[in-house]
Amino acid sequence: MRIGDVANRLSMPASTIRYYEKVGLIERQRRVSGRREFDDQAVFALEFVRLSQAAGFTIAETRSLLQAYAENPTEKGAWIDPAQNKRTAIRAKIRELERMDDILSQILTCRCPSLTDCVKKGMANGMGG
Amino acid sequence: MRIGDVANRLSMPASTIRYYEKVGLIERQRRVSGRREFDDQAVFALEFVRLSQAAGFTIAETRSLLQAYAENPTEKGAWIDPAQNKRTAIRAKIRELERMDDILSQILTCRCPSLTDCVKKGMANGMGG
DNA sequence: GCTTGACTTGAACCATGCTTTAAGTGCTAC
DNA sequence: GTAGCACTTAAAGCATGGTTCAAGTCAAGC
Repeated sequence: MRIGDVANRLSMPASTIRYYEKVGLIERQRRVSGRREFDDQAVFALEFVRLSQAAGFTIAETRSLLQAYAENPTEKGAWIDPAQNKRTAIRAKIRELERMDDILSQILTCRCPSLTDCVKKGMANGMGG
Repeated sequence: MRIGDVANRLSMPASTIRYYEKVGLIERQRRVSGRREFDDQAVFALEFVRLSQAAGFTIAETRSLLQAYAENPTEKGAWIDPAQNKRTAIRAKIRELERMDDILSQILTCRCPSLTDCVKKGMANGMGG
C-alpha cells in the first residue's frame, strides 16, 4: 500500500503518517522509487498509535510502548507500569475536571446575584495558589 | 502594589501577569514612572483569571467572561451560557478520559498474553477512526 | 512522451500558554 | 551619587502535535 491508501483506510491525513514516521513511531520502509510502502503490520502500528494518543499517551510514551512491543510482542509485562501510571494520571485529571465542573455548577446555582461572591467561594474551595 | 508584590501575594510569576495584560485579560494601569500599579480590584481580576484558566477556559473565553463582568458586575446572566457550555465540554472530556481508563484497564486485566488482541479489542470498542 | 495526480523532502508555520532573554530604566539604601 | 535590585519593553524560545508550503519526482493514462 502507498501512503494515500493507508490514509484513506484509516481516515488519517498522510501528513500525520509522515509526521509519525519522522518522530520515530513507525518504521521507514521504501520502494525502489523512494515512496513509502505499508503492509498490514504498519497499518496495525498506526492504529495502535492512534489508540495510544487517544488514551492520552504522549508521542514519547507511545514510542516507548511500541519499542517494548517490538522487543517482545507476546509479553505484556513491559506495558503494565506505563499503563498503570497513565491510569493514575488519567484519574487525577478526571478529578481535576470534576472540581472544575463543581465550581461552574456553584456559579450557576448559587443565589448571590454577583459573580464576585461565587468566584470567591471557588477560590476558598482550594483553587487559590 | 507593584508587580512583584502581586506576584508574591498570588504566587504567580510576574511574567505571567505581564502576559495576561498583554493578551488583554487585565487592564494597563501605570505610575508616572511607567511601572505597573495594582489595586485590590486588579488582584481580584488576576485571581479570577487563575480560577477561569484552572476551570478549563481558554484565554479568549476568560477575556469574554471578564468583559461581561466589567459591563455588569452584578448580573450573572452573561455567564450562564458560557459556564453551561464549558460544563458540557468538561463532562465530554471526563467521559473520554473514562473511556481511556477503560481501555487501559482492559489491557491490564484481560487474559490474552499478547497486547495485540487487547489493542484490537480496544479498537473494536469505538476507538477507531 | 506528456499531462496529471500522488508522492517526496525539509523547513516553516499554526495554536496555546506561557517563560526567557536582552538591553535599558526606576527606585532605594547606603 | 552610586550600587544593585526591581522593573520596563519587544522578541524569541519552549513544548506539544501536528499542518502547510515549495520545489521537485514518480507513475499511470492517453
